[in-house]
Amino acid sequence: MRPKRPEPLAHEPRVDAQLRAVADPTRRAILSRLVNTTEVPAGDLADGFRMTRPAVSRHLRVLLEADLVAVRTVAQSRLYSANPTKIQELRDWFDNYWDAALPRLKSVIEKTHNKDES
Amino acid sequence: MRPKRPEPLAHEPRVDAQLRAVADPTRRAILSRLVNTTEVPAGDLADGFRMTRPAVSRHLRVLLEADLVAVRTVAQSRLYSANPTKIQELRDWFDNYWDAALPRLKSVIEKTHNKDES
DNA sequence: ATTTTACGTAAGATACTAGTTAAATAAGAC
DNA sequence: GTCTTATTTAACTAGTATCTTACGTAAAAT
Repeated sequence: MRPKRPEPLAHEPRVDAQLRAVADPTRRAILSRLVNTTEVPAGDLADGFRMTRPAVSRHLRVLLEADLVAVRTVAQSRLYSANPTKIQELRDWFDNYWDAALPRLKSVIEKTHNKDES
Repeated sequence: MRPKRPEPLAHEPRVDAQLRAVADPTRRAILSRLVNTTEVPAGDLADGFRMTRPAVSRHLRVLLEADLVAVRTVAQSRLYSANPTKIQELRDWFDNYWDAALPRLKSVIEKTHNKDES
């Protein structure tokens, strides 16, 4: 039996993009705001940050491409909003991701909690 | 009232690092394996991938710095394992992150589900 | 002592990221 | 039609990420 050649990685580009998007503090701030309000024009969002509009615009594009937000054009304005369905999908994915390990994780956590704190 | 100057971003460098770590498919594969087994030597992990050992070693360092895994040196071997406590913390963070918005998200999701699919 | 085994670190190529300023687009207001 | 407003795209720079190959280190085996 030859040394088994590794299989290619299971790739989940959507999840990659979403997690990368959420890993950035600026984008998390944008998301937080969108998720707590309704539609917000790009300019209003940009005013909330210490960077130029084009920079914020790029972050918005990343969020869009990750499908975490949506846009709607009204006159000259671009109104951004959270994409609840996809956000929920991501939450579910994230939760499920670790589930295979949950029993083990849990037992180890209980053990450490009974002793002291990590 | 002057145009309110934006506040600096609330930064959570730990979470940033952890999410960035998990955003990479190679690192997710490593994590999956660690979380499902117990300790695994670096070499065994590397054999599972189509990249060189140093490359895997770097991924392991990223996971280490994110505190998602731990190492233990035994003879020449470096035995990696998942860090259940920190993983659980991340899960909790991720779940909480969206919670402020949950009611809104939920209602919108229900609405869209009653109609059709996104 | 030398060699082998199991790793990591260093150096370097290349590609992506995140920001900037300046130019382009596109709709409303005059 | 020209000007203004709202925003993205383009071109560029600086920094970071992810690979590779080559070298270094440290313990075990001989």
